[in-house]
Amino acid sequence: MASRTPLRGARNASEPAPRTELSRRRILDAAQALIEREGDRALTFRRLGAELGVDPTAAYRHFRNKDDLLLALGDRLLGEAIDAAVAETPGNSGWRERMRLAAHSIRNTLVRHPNLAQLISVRITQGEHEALGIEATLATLAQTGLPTREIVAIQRAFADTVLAWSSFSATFDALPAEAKARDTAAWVTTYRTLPAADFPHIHAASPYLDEFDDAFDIALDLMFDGIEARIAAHEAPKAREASDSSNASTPARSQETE
Amino acid sequence: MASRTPLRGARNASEPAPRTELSRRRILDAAQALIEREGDRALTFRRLGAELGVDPTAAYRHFRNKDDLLLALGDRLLGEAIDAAVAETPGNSGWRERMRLAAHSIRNTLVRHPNLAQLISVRITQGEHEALGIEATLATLAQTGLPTREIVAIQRAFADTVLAWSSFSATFDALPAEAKARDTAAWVTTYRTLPAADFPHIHAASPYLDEFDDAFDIALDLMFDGIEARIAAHEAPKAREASDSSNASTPARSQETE
DNA sequence: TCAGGGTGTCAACAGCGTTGACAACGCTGC
DNA sequence: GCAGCGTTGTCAACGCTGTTGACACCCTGA
Repeated sequence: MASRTPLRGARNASEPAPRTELSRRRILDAAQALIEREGDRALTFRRLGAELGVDPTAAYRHFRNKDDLLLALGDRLLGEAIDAAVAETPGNSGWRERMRLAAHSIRNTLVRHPNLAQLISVRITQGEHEALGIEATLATLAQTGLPTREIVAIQRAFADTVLAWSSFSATFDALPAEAKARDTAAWVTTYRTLPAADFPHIHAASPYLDEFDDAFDIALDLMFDGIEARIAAHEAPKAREASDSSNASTPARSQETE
Repeated sequence: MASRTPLRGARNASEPAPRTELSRRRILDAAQALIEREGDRALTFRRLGAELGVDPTAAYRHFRNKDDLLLALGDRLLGEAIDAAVAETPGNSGWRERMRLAAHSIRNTLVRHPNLAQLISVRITQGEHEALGIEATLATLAQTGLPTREIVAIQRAFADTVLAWSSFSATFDALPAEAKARDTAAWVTTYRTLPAADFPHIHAASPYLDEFDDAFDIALDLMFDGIEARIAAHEAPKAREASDSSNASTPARSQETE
């Protein structure tokens, strides 16, 4: 509707002839607006062309194919997520709180763009934003005093877990409302009524089954507790050589020094 | 090709008239075979019809639409994954090893069916297989001696984390080989060459960056360490009331008794 | 025997990603 | 100034997709 339809030789002399109407930037803006407004399913070349007032195939001059376009979109979104995480995290908090906030910030951003989330989460963009995010995480983890190699391992596990969970949450959140409600209610309806004889543990657990509607925080807390256990195990030999005799339940793993 | 093309009234009297050629069962078998053989992209109604020697739209008599068919396929696959996990886990091992094996078993099954994985992982099937899996996990966790409510929380976090990671791994594994290789190499090429002045922590970490190609085990170990820390914290008050004075680094959370 | 419901067939629709030929335009070297 | 060239937008078309409605067949139950 906003296009100057035929325009053949009928150029209006007052306009300075906008030769390059399109650009990767403009196309990405339009694509993002389209997704934001009508959902990820609406992102087609034909819809994109209409949004830009341009022929649907014009975008092929700037992106090799749809995957190329999606990847560029993902790059931009991942940058936004990491920037938000870095910006929202207060500088004076401990590593645990900082990482918790960063994890939630990234997940929130990805949940806002469900279909893109799974495409992005799995790719390594090699962009500047990503490097900044890794640098910030490593810096935060350096507070723990753990050896560098172990910190790198933890960073990888943490980052991938957050991305996996973000994509997971985004997919669930994008389910049709009906399916989502049915799945959530299943904990109450289905599992609470299973025969106690065949499922004794589920039966014993039934009073608590529907208490935990978002396990993300629990999973994060478990990982953080694991990190703290490693810190304790790492600091213990420094404080005193051998104090306790019971070593059966020390949570330290045996693979970190080789 | 395999269809008895026109057949009008020309029925062969020796055949007992296979009235009901199709069934949900047969269609699902064919769909699974198709995916197994040619990948998830090949699952279209037209291909499915050819596979069954039947008109493409015949499947619509048994499934409302493609999503309905995919969901049924997912239900079956999730059952397969949980069954495999239960079967592969030796009965005489401790909770940590049992849960590690179960996690890997489920992930392996889902990685074998990448496109279905993300559809399945997020849905609660409410089927028998799922209940058996939950029951088995709760039974395993009961070994830890933790209070039931905490065990339920851990089960939820563990199950969802495994599903999220499985879908994550499946999506990555399904990437075109070229993209996968490029992403994996990024740790060496991109991050190792970042300026040390701007990225001091990445620079310090660079010797270890490419050592961890699969962070799933690290993430699992972190969670398991967290569980062990909670076990230790739960057992400590029983053994001795107050022995140590340094309580600054105890990994116990404060939310489990209320 | 005959109505009815379930099942497979067929033609068609709208929409998708993608391609190739073509036309308009700006830039560069003479 | 202008010819040539590369870039960009246009247009028509291809082959594919999921899905629908009318139709024909056949088994079952009354």
